Amino acid sequence: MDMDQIELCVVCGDRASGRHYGAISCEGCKGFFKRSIRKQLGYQCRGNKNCEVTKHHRNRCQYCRLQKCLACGMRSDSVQHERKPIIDKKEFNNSSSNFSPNTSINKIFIRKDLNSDNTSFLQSNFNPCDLRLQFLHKRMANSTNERYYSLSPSQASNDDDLSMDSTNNGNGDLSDAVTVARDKQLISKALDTMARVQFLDGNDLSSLTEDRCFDYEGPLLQEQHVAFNLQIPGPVPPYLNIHYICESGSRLLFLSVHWAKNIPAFQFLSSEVQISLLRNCWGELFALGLAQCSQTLSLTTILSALISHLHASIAQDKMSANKVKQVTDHIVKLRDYVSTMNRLHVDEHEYAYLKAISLFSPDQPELLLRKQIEKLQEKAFQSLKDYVHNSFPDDNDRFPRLLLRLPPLRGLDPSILEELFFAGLIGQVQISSVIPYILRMGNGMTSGNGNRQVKSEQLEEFPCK
Amino acid sequence: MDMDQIELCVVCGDRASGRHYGAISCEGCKGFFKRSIRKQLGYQCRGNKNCEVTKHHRNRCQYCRLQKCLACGMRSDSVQHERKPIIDKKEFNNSSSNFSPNTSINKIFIRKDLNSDNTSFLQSNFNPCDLRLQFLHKRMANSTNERYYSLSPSQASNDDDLSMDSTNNGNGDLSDAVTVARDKQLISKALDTMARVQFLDGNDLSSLTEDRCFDYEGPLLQEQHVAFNLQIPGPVPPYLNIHYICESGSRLLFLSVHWAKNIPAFQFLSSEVQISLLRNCWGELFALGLAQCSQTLSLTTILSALISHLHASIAQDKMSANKVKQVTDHIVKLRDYVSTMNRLHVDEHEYAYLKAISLFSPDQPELLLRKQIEKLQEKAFQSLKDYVHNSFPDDNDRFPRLLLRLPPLRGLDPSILEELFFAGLIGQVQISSVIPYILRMGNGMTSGNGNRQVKSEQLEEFPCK
DNA sequence: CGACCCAGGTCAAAGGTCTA
DNA sequence: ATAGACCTTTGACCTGGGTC
Repeated sequence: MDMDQIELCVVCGDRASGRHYGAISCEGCKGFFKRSIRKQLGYQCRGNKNCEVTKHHRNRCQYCRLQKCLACGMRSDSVQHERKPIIDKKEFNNSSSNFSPNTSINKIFIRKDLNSDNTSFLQSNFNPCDLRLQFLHKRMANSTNERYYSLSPSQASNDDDLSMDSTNNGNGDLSDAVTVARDKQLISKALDTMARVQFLDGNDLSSLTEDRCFDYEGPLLQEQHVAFNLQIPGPVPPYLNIHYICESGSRLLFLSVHWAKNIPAFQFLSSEVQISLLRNCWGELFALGLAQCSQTLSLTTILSALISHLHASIAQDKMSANKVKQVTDHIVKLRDYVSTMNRLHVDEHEYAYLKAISLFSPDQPELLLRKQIEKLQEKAFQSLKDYVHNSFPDDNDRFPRLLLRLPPLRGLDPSILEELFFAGLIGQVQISSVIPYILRMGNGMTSGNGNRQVKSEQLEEFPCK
Repeated sequence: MDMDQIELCVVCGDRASGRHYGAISCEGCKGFFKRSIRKQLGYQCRGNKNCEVTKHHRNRCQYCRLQKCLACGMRSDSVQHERKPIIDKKEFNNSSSNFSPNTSINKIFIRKDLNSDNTSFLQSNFNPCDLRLQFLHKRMANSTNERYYSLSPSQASNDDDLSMDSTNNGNGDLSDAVTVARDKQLISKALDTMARVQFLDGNDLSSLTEDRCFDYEGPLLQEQHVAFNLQIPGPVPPYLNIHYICESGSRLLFLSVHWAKNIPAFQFLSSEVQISLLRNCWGELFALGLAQCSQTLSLTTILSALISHLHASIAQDKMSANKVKQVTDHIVKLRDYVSTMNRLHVDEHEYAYLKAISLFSPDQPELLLRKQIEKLQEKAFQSLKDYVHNSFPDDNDRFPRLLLRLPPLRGLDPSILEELFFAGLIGQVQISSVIPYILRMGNGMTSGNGNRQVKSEQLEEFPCK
């Protein structure tokens, strides 16, 4: 009767004392989890990794207990740093003598990313005149800041993606402490992930979060979600400069994100899910956008310009040979991809559906609402199928041919796209970390997303110096 | 008064170390009580059950000591369970036979699994008993040699793929001169590529090499090309070791390559093209194979084993945080991929066609005969479509659903697959450089590729030491 | 304001190890 | 194998900042 009121620890079934680190749990599991995360070191299971974790047996196997904590939703990044070090002033001053806590990281990052002499082969001295670029610029500074300093739970959802790509290994400037903190966090995230692999069978993927799975009714895309009108920065200059490329790139990125944002089914998703979908697929949307707008953008010219910059970088020995190869390959892949799409004469409806399929991709590790996303993806390919059958009744193979244009998109490395299309003006960017901000922005920032009157408003609102 | 400051054991009068099991007592009585209760066994008094229990005599009679402990207020229910998991005794005895019974299990584990100090987190000291592994091993030595020393143009086509993945930065061993030479070659290849991008419009991709484009007639796959029978190394050991994983991995790899090699349309291609197709897609074939044979392979167990090795590596600080994240993500991706395929109940025909689509992928930069490959890919998806329509006439969405299982395959990084499934036994491998050799080999090396009698022959031919 | 939540912390009393 | 000195881990209970 009223006994049921007492909540039980989801880990071991003992009496819970509240929610700790994200899971209703008892004092024991709370303390155990905290100590485990703090000490960082892994445990070993001497059994089969399926030891029982109950009130009575919970101390038999630390490994399995920790795994279960994680599997039950305890988040290692909710464990804070030890508050112990009541270090005396002398020590403190020694250890951090160079950095005042408020300013240092910012400076380090700016120094590293924005006027570096190594990272980006596209670096130039242009001042971003376009608001979008300024925005990205600022966002980058802030978000890196946040990412490294804030360990508080309120920020946790934004800190999700700490993955530094293997291409930016430039930790050189970071203080050791910051690097170590980041690494610890990366590792503890990985441990979380592993725990889930161990305890949840792949077939139960959905079991955790699928409770509130609702269906979106009605057509996935309506006529107004098909248009994708990219405004280019101006007349194409006869000799392209980097500014033009980055400007176009950022317009395309913003347009793509806002295109997604306008889809009703997308709007139904929580912002957390929206963000993870877009982080996962922005590169694909971007490449599809490049193909779709290759005429408008004069993509051939852009690629040539990128190649001559690459040439220059090689001449100046600014890049490693491996990187040269990577970048070259990507340029070729992009070129080939775009030309294949052009030969297929993919129309804007088809592009829209392809983008939708790519957007609603359930193939990412920690996705919430996976079932729902799967359904949306099915709806997307259904719609594409119907559209193709109606519009090209004679070409039976068009539909599968279009679907087969999706795999090569995954072969494009987002970090190289960043390098090619964004780094030139605003330094090393991690698009995945600006996506939340772009999503939160009004649509005005995007030039012409299909509505007629947007353009003039936007010019008023965001004058370009 | 001040005498009371030192508390005495109420049982024997020795110096107490605190309250234990309900009575102020010394370490000795505490330990004795714990052992007595745990071991359940009764003691016998050889006297009159009134033996003196003092600091000096307490060890004379266990019976009376235990009685006094209880009489003084020690409570047997304060003694907890042993904090060790219950473990299969046979296993336990076997695995720890070399160690004194006191040695902690922890140490055994560390000694056995973790004693490597080099690159791969899976490295072990097993001697590859299987011929395939020895072969790979040797091949690696040779091929790396070749790759770094031969700069002659005649080798260039085989050395196409020099890309060192950003994950294997292990240039440590190379002398500077060799590194420089390799870099120069990489860069000049890249320059060539760029030149082609500049001079050929994407629409003329085919113009260079498509002169002798011939069509392959007849069905792409016949019944005998569908079977894919993986022989596993033996009964799955209850506790997986790295040897088992690598052994299985190499069998799967060989089987996949030979599967491709047996396809008539594939045989029509020049060996150069065969090699580049397989280099491009071996990871996808491998992953599809993992999914297809996940039961036989006990893939879940394999992944768990990989995870615990990863755990161990983390504990020993052997991997960078970024790598930990990469590897973890890959394990999750594999798990998810396989579980999705299982849920779809993909049958062996479908697997065969999916593999064919992946094999005949025209989406790679420097591919010769691209047109021809495109045609073969079309044939493959045609066949899949027909097969699905005939076999699952009610499920209209099965075909597109299957096609959508292809993009996530591209998200798997071959270098991580190498790390996971091959590095453990044979060190850092680049599968792409052994592929030519596997192709050149007879089929005998592959265990059971669909024919009944192969197995015994093979056992004769390649005895396993 | 004050109740509540959930971080952090403490330390008695469990546990375990390992040599004699 | 047992004893017991010595060390680690557990978890009940407490503090404090933040929020409603």
